[in-house]
Amino acid sequence: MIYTRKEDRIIINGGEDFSPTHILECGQVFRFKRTENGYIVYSLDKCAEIFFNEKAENSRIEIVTKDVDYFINYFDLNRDYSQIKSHLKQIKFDERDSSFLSNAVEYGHGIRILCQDPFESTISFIISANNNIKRIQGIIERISAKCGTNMGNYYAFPTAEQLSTLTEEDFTALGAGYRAKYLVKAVEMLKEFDYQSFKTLPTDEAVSGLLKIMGVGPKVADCILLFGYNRMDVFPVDTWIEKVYNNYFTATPLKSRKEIRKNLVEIFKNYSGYAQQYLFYYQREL
DNA sequence: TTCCAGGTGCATA
DNA sequence: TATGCACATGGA
Repeated sequence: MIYTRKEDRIIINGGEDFSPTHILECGQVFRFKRTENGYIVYSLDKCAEIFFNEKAENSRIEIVTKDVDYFINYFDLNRDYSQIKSHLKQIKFDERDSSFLSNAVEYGHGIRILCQDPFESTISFIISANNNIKRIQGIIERISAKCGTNMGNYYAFPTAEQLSTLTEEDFTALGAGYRAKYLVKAVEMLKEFDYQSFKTLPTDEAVSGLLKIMGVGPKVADCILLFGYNRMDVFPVDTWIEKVYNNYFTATPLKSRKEIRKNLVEIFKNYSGYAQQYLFYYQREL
């Protein structure tokens, strides 16, 4: 990725490996909004405004922010996504539709996996369970406005301390549905959580550690590791990936999500997280 | 009205 | 360990 670092902005030349639309609309992140000239994206208490011309492919993209270094890491700008994409296209994935994977990579060519905050990811993906993206965004927005720090033009994502002031009834009133009680218990546990230790833990140990959190099952644990810890050897299997697997990959569908995950990780190995996101985005847009 | 959405907790065998 | 069911909510 060719980018230029300025004091208050990051300038990106060439949009082939960086599409604000692909990155933000592909389902990995919930706190962003469209503006007249692009997007604003929020992470913890920080924000960045992205200016670009959607109609002009490969046009100049500017990311304006007070936290330049944070967002260089957030957007994973030092990684070579061209290499990732060409590697993925060589993998034999699909028994039934041999071009599905390469089509998915072509379609979502500007996706990058964001390096999000583990705590924000955990809370967000607990809310995501059996829910749709539009609603998830609304719930997170209302929770932030309810108890997150007022930053002027927006609210920061609440800290565990701030979230612990909310009751189950509060979460219900904000639209969390039956996940309200999970959130209360999860927040209580996360106040004492050692996030650092998860960075170095082997993946299976990290998964079983995360599964102890109320509201976190196998799929949400994978999402936390993928989006919150930037681990690529996990493959979150949700309803969309299940469709991909059964419709395009195998002639013998209806395997359990656990089996599907195992098969996919064996195929994609350390590229599982990337593959998952291209496939998820493509299937959803079909 | 029914189905579905980035599934999980819990009871049961 | 594996399976089946209940679970809030709102849009299609």
